[in-house]
Amino acid sequence: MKITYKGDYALKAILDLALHYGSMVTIHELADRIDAPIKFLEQVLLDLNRGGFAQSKRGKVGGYQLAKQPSQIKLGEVIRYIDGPIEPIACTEREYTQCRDIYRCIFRSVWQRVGVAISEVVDTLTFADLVKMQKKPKQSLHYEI
Amino acid sequence: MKITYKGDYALKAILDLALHYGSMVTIHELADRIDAPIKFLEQVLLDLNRGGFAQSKRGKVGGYQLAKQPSQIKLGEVIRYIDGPIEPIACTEREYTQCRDIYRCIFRSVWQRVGVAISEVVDTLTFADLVKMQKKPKQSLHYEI
DNA sequence: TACAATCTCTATGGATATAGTAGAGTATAT
DNA sequence: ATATACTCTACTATATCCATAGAGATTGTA
Repeated sequence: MKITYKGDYALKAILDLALHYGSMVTIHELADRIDAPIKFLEQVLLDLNRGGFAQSKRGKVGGYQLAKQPSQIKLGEVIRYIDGPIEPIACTEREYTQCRDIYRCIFRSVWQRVGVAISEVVDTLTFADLVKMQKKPKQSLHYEI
Repeated sequence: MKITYKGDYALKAILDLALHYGSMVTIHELADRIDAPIKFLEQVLLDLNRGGFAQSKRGKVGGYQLAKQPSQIKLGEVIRYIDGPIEPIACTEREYTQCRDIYRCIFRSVWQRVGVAISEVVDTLTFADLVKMQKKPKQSLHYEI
């Protein structure tokens, strides 16, 4: 998994739309709040429309809004849609099942475990959770190893 | 995190050296068993030397061997050394702490959670574990979601 | 000593992805 | 009408990845 800037902007855009759920947000406001180049952000939003995450309206009072409730959008969905599979690939590319080398199965099981571990984070968090976290910063995600 | 081919080859090379712990392995044998271009693999092995994972010997009976015991090498160490940080970066690059946008803290905590989740897989597995798995394929990593 | 096998090191190149820019077009409220 | 907003396609610069090439250094052995 690698989160590109495109993915990063996409996630922040959706969080912003979630925080303003119910009203229209223009791309100017969005670009300003998430600090993204506006022309690049246009493409991201276009993708989010096509992915069924956002809805747009043109014209004078146009803008973007979420196409679903924040609680219905998982982080993982957006990440996968924008930046591709969550697993640390490199091997699936070459049709891993056809690999000549003899250690393929071992590492496949490792990457699968990693994939599950990542999924347990990004597929259990919705944007409704992030909204809560944003509003109550004390309830942020804490961790002790 | 993204595992490149370089990282993939590195991991498989070390596993091979672990399976042949105690004897020298030439780069030809290695390239053959892990199905990697030999000249590319040379660079990888060079890096593994510099990283303290492998030791080389030149000349007629030369080759490579592990610089530590298989149980002393975690997957995570190798991954980080070859392919960089485990977290799904994209944000650390721009000095995330200095980010202008207002959602930085939220996503930072998410990426940290992801990093911890990945770490719990790759930093608890050593190459001794992989050797065991290779020899007893039934004890492979199983998972039900 | 000569030489063959091995690792070492630096440079270079092609392909692809990433991040961003540009500009013309379409829809809509006033 | 027109200003404002979204839509769509094309383009470019840069970096990274995945090698490939070739000359050099070390070591065992005939």
